Amino acid sequence: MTVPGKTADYEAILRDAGLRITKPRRIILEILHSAHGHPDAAEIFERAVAMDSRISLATVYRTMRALEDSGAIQRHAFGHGPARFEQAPEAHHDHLIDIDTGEVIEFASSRIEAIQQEIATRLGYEIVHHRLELYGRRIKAE
Amino acid sequence: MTVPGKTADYEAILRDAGLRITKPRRIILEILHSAHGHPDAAEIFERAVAMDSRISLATVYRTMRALEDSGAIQRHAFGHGPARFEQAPEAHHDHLIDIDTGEVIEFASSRIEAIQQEIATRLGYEIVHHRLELYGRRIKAE
DNA sequence: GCGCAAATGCTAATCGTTCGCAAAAACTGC
DNA sequence: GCAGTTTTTGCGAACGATTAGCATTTGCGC
Repeated sequence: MTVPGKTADYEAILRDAGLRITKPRRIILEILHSAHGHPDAAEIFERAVAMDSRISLATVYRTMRALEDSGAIQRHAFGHGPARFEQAPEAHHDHLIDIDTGEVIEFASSRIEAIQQEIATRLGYEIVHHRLELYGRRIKAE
Repeated sequence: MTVPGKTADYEAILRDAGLRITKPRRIILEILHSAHGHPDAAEIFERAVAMDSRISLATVYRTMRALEDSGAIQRHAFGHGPARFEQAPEAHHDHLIDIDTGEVIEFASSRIEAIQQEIATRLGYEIVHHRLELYGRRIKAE
């Protein structure tokens, strides 16, 4: 489903963000790119150490913040617990969180996006980004 | 704009939540009820101390969690920074956050709510609650 | 390669939040 | 209104997540 990772991609992302291309950053971007879920910093750190044992947790956090500032990744705070990250998607999508299992399902709705635009405009704002989270429970099929 | 606070209201909220009616809790509920913005725990604590100097920060946190669990208040994590709280509104509403000033504007859209329902149903879920945040920048009127 | 700014790895510090426990306050049945 | 039981409180210490400080290493333009 995800595009196979190419080193060049990560370099472009970093360059666009005005950041130097370093080994830790390439590794972190690769992890984010190939990650299926929405990992938190500790998980990213763990996987990063597996690829290069010299990487530090501080670098993970610094990189996450730099990439977040540049818009390359998104940070989420689902419920309580640590922040979780995902690579900024081409097409925006939102999240449905299963409150029993914690599973995160992605979805998109252009209709909702359109209404958001409308509301923001009416309030005198332009939307820079947004976040929609549905917290739900699986309906038993019986 | 807000209904004048009546002690009896808070007692009902606490009773419904299965909590004992104590002075700190009454004070905290009163603060939340009369608060205009979306205060964080430190702000609530500060105002609470002004009303009763013996209240502790731990009690604020404990009360917030208890009330959140019972659904009497809502907790938000706008951007980075500490969690912010508001009394659970009668009618659900969402938030538009001014990314320059941090100002939070409330709005509601039944159309969006309806689409959310539809999406959740299609995915096999029932929505327990949701959160929609627009992060925007004021459009200059020129 | 050389030099300098930027990034890293440590570790210590900070922030927000929760915990443990003894003392105090609320509810209960009398 | 009182004794007993349970919950809540206040305090401070502990915790988890995140950031800061600083010496060392690295990336990158020349």
